[in-house]
Amino acid sequence: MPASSETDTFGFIVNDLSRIIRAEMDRRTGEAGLGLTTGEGRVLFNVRRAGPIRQTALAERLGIEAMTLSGLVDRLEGKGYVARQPDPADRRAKLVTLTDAGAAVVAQIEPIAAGIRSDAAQGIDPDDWQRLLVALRAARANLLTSRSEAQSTESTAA
Amino acid sequence: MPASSETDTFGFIVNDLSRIIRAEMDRRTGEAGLGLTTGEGRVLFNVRRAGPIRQTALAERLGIEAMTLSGLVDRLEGKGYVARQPDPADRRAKLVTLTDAGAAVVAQIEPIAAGIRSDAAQGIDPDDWQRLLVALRAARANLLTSRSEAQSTESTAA
DNA sequence: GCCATATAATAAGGATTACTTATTAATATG
DNA sequence: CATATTAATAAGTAATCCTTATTATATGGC
Repeated sequence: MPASSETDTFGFIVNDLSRIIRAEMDRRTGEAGLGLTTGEGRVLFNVRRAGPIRQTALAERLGIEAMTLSGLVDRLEGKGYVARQPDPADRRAKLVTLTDAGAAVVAQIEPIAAGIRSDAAQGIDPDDWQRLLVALRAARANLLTSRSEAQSTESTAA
Repeated sequence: MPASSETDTFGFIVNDLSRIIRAEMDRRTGEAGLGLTTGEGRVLFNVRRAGPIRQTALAERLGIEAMTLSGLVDRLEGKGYVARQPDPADRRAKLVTLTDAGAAVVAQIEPIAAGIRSDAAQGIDPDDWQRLLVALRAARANLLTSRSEAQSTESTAA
């Protein structure tokens, strides 16, 4: 991939990185015998972190629609990595929980993700890397803000 | 999106940003009456930059498979933004060129992309932003290297 | 010259991510 | 108690990207 002006700006680079990281994750987890997509991995990590959690809340955490999550949970449930349990507080809701098998898989994925991360950071000053993460989080927060502003003015205008 | 340890590392953030930027691009280009997907946009920018170019070379530039590009070019050709011309040097090959309409669309997209970029960079020190870009390009180069190394050892081992 | 091999593009088909709209069931509110 | 809201999902769509196989053309070795 060439480093030229307008075709190598922030958006392009981020898009490239996202595709490359996804492909690397697929490749390395595949080699390790773990058939897991990036989306499924994201769900597992977040379920582990956020404990038994309602699908709505989990979708919000992931920044995806409830319906999109529904399909991901279907697949993960089929693989035996998560379970849907009734929410005692609300009979409509289901709590997504990590199974033992799911926890084991997350533990296996963790070092793979860390490996990709350290490959990516190779040769970059650790302080620079920390600043990079801070700036990226700030950029994400900025874009989320401008998106929600656009949504609110839209609903005000319409 | 919460800022917690293992669920907010480099890969997760990059993935988030990629999704958010794509959604913002879709939204803003849609508002401007330009029905263009991110993939199509990438192709247009690269065709403008790399002039009449063979599909194989263009796919390589974009880091996607020739077949994937074929579909994108189909759609762009349908919209009248690019044309396939025979390569005088090789009758199998086709040169993808930007039409006048395509050039006009790229010119319209450019400020939209710049707007997203400036929204993202809001409140971040310009020097930090420059360092961010340098570090991101380095990370991308690192990952591309580790990928090609993995491919070569794979073929050696097998 | 001629055959084997390699290359350029594409046809065909599949997986994943993610969306929207509408439905069902259950809960909350006025 | 009727209405509105919420949780999950069914159904259908679209984009991106992949793999494998096919067709046409080039090219290098004999």
